[in-house]
Amino acid sequence: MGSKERINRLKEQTRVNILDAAHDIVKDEGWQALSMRKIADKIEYTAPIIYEYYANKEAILLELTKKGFMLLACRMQEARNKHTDLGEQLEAMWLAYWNFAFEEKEYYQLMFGVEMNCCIMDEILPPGSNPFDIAAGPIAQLMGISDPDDDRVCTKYYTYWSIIHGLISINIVRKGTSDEINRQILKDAISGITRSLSN
Amino acid sequence: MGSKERINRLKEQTRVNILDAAHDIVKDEGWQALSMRKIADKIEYTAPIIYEYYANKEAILLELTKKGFMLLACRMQEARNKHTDLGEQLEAMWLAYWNFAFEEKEYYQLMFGVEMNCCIMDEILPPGSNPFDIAAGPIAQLMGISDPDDDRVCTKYYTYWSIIHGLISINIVRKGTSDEINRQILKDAISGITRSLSN
DNA sequence: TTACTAATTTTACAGTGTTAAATTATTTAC
DNA sequence: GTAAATAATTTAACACTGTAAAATTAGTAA
Repeated sequence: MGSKERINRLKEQTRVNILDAAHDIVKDEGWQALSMRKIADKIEYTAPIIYEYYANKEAILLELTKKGFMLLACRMQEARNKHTDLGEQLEAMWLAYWNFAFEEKEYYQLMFGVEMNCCIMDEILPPGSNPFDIAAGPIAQLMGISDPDDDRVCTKYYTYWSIIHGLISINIVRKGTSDEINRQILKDAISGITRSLSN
Repeated sequence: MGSKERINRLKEQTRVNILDAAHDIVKDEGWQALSMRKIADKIEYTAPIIYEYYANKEAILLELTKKGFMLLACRMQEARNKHTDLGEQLEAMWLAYWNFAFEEKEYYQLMFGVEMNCCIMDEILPPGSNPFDIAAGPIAQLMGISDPDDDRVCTKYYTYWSIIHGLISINIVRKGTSDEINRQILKDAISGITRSLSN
């Protein structure tokens, strides 16, 4: 009666095979190309058996999200444990986070939904209509730089943009966080960066 | 022969009607629910005529993205023109950006792809596995606060997270920006926030 | 009224996620 | 070993999706 266990092991195996197949497809063709039938093809079954293992497509995505968060947690803890100084711990952790986002890009996209259609916008939009063109002027002036396309201006612009876009992302998703706190973070961050421009 | 013009005007009208219908559907049911047939229903036509006005669904999305960027540009310029002081200009502009993201949430989601599946994660993930749990400890210690769930710790955590997530988002999308510059921004930002913890 | 052109719809195709029924394979009981 | 019962897997089907070609209707010009 050990066959029962062997079969259970096999079932557990196809459970992870499904996840792996999904991950592979996404790595090759992107999230949009992921379909139940493609997963089935990859694990050499037909589509309906997937529903024996996962309730639906969303459940698969959720499982992958979970896996992604666990992986990220590992990397961050690993990085933290390499240092004793608190400041160094923080820097190492955030660097690990950063690296995870690019090394496991597919996971990060799933976890935080980074797709964006703003890539080609620069060419399509009328000149002066994208946020950069509008903000770069004042930033350059404050820095005492004449050319708004100077790298130092770009850097500062992206610093602004990052924190604001990041905050917005959190807020659109995690509606829990109090609006008052966020406005405070935003104002602090903006004035902080703005102050740093004059140095 | 003025009927030619009237007809052209009508055609132009249904062109915007299509865009408006799409926007309405998204506002009611989200981006995922947007379909050609639903748009057609709303403008009281059948689906194929939409292709007389837009090449495909993506073209509609692109047009809406464009519209979103123009709207954002207006709001930012409006805000800037209300001030003469450069610092105030910047703050007003970014605040306008912030407000746009929430007032025109659908546009912002389309422009910057903020969907995210990390909402429910807190409950599903094993305790201590999400980035907050990992980072909050050192942050609290550095701030001399014993409770990692203290609001002040949260605020600082989100400041970190915002800028890092924002930077990653840009980098995943705009592969143009040099990696060296970004690492510099990241390190600067992290050490800047870290320094501010001790105050 | 007839011929032609433009506008619109019907039909169709290939794809999606998902469910129910039919089929095949495997295990159990005799 | 054969028959019955159960599990594993597939086929068929449904309601969608975006999109293209063909058929139809409406409107204009001769």
